[in-house]
Amino acid sequence: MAKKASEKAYEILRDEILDWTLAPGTVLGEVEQALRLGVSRTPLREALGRLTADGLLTNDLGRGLVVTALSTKNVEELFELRQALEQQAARLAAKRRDPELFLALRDEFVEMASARMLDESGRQAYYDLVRRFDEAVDQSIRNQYLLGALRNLRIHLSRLRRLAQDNPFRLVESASEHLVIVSAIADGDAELAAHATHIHLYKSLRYALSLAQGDEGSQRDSMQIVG
Amino acid sequence: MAKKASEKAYEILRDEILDWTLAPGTVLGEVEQALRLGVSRTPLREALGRLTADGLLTNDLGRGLVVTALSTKNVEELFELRQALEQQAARLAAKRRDPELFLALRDEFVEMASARMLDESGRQAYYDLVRRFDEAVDQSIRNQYLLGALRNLRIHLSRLRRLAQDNPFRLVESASEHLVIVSAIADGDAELAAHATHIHLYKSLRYALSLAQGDEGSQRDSMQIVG
DNA sequence: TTAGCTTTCTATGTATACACAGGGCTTCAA
DNA sequence: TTGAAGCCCTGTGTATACATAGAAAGCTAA
Repeated sequence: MAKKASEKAYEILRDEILDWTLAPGTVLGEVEQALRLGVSRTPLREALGRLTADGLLTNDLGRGLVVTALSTKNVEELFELRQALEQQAARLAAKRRDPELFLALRDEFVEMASARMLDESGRQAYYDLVRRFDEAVDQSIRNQYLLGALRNLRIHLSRLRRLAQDNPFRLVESASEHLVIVSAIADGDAELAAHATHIHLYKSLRYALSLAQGDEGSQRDSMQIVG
Repeated sequence: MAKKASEKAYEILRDEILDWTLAPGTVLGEVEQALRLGVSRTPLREALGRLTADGLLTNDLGRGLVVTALSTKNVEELFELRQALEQQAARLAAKRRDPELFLALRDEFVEMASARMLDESGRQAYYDLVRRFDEAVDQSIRNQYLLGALRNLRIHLSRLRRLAQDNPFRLVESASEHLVIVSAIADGDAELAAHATHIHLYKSLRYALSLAQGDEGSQRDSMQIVG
């Protein structure tokens, strides 16, 4: 048995919001969703409460709980927070890292920086590597508050995946940017790690916004690509 | 009418945790607290859920919901996050501020930097000024995500007030540090504002830790001063 | 006396019933 | 036909009853 109905409801709703099954602006009624997910209102309310705390729902007084939008402006704001958090994370990771761990990751990024991302399996390998790099940073910073802020940030960032489109050129570029970061952390160079992170995020944002720009014609009131 | 019982329960419990009425390590049972606060378990559970999301409670599996500790290590971690968030906030505020607003605040900090903090009313006036300065920054950054992270951070910081002890010398010093920050924001100098914030937080942390140090004898398992 | 099993108790998790408020729709009258 | 008033309906907020799991204590047997 999946222990808790509230947990199940939370995960389903969160995933549906993150993959745009529940589009921004969708109103979530309690009875309606409780019925749909097969749980009673009590655990569902807990799930809705957590999603609201996460910032995925907002309490538009009068309309009920609404899935939050992700406009271009939201993305820019998100990256302003991301710059602050990830630069600090890079600094702390550089100070407190296990050198072996990051040297191993560096070697993997060296491999990746070649043109291996032209096929699906290469891209999957890259995404997996980035995920393991993020986990290594998370472990290294040894700061529960920063870690919590990063986790919450990533919830919102994962809504952007819809936009990513797996452009191989961008991924190769991204790999070489990561290589600078991971090397700096391995070397214990906190300021280099922070600045390399700055660059990487700057370029990521430029890329994301260029996609959103090209997609303006098919927008409704958000960056959603299709509909 | 105080509309919602859950809101009332949340505010009472939050305030009790922040002013150390509920000490770190205290276990909060649902029935027990529902009885004490005169609400039923349903709204109380919502309050406990929010407090857990805030990081004021933790789910120590097996013991139930426990008020989180605030050790010296926690304070250092908190300030590492604070550095990241407030430096970014200072940068953005400098870019987007209403100059008039911050010039007016600067004049008030000039007044304060003299030795007016020797009596209680002077200190209250200073705390009020800092609060208005924080609000001005919050308004100026125009970033909901950063603002949310700052608000959550401040919940934890306010637990440190217990330590503050209103040292007039530190307050005068703090006022002159704020003066640099507010001037930089008024001038639109983002990097100066960030660096001045860095200095201010560095000194604040040093001061807080020196107090905690001096208090080590009366510690239990946290920085609580009395008991 | 001690170890292991069973029982019970207390806690959380869940379901559901009731309360109440706000909005929309219908109806009646001018 | 239109405006206003009242009623109903839908949704959230709250209370409470029931289910269940984990821990602690007691009982029995060796």
